[in-house]
Amino acid sequence: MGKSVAGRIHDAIAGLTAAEKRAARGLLGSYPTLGLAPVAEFALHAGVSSASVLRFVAQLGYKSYPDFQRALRDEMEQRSKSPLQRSPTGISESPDDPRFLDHFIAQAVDNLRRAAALIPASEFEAVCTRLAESRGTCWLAGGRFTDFLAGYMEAHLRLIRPGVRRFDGRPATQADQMLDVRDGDTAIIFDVRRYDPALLQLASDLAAKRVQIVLITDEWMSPVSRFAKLVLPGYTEMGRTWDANGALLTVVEAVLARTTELTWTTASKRMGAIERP
Amino acid sequence: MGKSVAGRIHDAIAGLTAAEKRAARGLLGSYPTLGLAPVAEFALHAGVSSASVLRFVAQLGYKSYPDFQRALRDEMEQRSKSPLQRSPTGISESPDDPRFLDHFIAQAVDNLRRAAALIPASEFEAVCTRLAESRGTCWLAGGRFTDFLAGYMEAHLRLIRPGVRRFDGRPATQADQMLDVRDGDTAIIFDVRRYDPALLQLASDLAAKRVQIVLITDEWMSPVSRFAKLVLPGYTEMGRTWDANGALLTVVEAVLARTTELTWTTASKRMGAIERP
DNA sequence: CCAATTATGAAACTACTGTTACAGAAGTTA
DNA sequence: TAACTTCTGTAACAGTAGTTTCATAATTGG
Repeated sequence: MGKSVAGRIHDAIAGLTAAEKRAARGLLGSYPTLGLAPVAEFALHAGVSSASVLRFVAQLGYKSYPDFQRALRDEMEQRSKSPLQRSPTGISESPDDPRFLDHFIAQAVDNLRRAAALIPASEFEAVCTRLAESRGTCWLAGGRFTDFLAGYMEAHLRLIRPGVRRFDGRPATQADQMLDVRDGDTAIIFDVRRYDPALLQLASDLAAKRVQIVLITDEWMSPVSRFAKLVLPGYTEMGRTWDANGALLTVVEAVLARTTELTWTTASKRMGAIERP
Repeated sequence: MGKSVAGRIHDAIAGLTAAEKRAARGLLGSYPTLGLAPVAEFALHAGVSSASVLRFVAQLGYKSYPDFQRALRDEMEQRSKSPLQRSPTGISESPDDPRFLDHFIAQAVDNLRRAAALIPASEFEAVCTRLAESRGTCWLAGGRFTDFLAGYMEAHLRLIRPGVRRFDGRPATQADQMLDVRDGDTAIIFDVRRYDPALLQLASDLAAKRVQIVLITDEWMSPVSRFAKLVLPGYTEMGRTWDANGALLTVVEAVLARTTELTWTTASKRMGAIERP
């Protein structure tokens, strides 16, 4: 069904007229940007009239120019998001690379750096302040592969502030838990790609109850961000079969460290009480 | 004058209203494609109204939406034209800004590098090969703050090989589980500072049953290393109140990635079977 | 808790873009 | 060269997208 735009051009180019070919050439020359411009600009750059561009697009089999542009955008989107169907076939580098670990860690370092760049200081600070204030209850929830992050954060948050609870995974018990949710509470939701619809629903319900939602997600932004007041994105892309949550954990740990700093006097007491026995 | 769009967002994000921030996050989430879509689509994806998207764009300093789109296209064009100008995402931040997060992440990066240096490639490779061979059962166990790592690894290992089990924390049930342990099995034990005596005991028992033990620990080396055949150390020192396990998680993820590569044909089948339903 | 202020989305508006019809140019064939 | 066919751009048209306004909702400050 959905052939790539560039593919269609190559299939169709033989049967195109002179002006249409120039349009094709122009598009291939600066692909795909030119196709995302208005028709007039496309035409100008390719040295043909708008009408010819339109005919060219029609030849490719698109119903309309906007239709064609949508195809281009979808293609771009898929390129950058491409779930896990990027098989290790692309790993043609020396198969027994003794530096696999080095390579992997270099990428992890990259992800950390990008996460640092992606997170505005104000946002980070706001999250930590919020947690340090210890207002209301702090709820946590995670998805299939991020639940461990929620658990980790829960265990540590317990040491620095009271009123920390985690949402049980089972929907049945969630309803009960929801009864304890109060206006002004805080919720920390973890959601990364293959975003969990259940979490979206949870976020929606929490938002309805006026809970302030903190979202910790990946670079592609969970849809939960719609309901989130604060968002901390990390980078998980590893260019291989699986994404990596190392950067997310580091972000979590940074939040914990900073929050501890902010509430030091309170937290040290709690830690003393919990650690000793 | 000609600042990058992403750069402008970071500059402006602090002063944006809630809806405008959602628009910003949406765009960052699927950058730059969403910005190339019509306003209505942008708005829908970001969960705000068209008007808010327009206001957001105006906040960034663009005269109109088409103007903003042109900037995005120009940016893309320039990126693809200059092949070497890849990495800088316009991040050249102010150097005098002593952000807590930056500092923290710099240290995390340091830890990763040290871990990479500390782990011999042969050791790493041996662990992955061992796991990929799928001989016997693979057991996992962790301590108080590393149990989540064991859980994370368990969840992912399940996708690539059969026979993965985790030791329940309670000593009572551990005795039962020990009955299932066989000669030639593999055990992965996580143990970091404030080393858990229970884990040491467990390791001793497992060693007596001729289980091959893989230890994942910190730079100070858990005493479990006495019984371990293979050891993967990470760095956890953060110079503050708490240690950070980010480097350990990354090591775990590296192991998972490499093991997946080694068993790709088998693993892909398993993943397909598990993911679908 | 109420008033003032600000933010937000629905809907009306307008401007521009994509579309189409048509006339003339270019190329083909007799 | 003349008649015919095919291609191409201009210009008018139609429709959709961007913009603006305004009433209402949400915050903020008193």
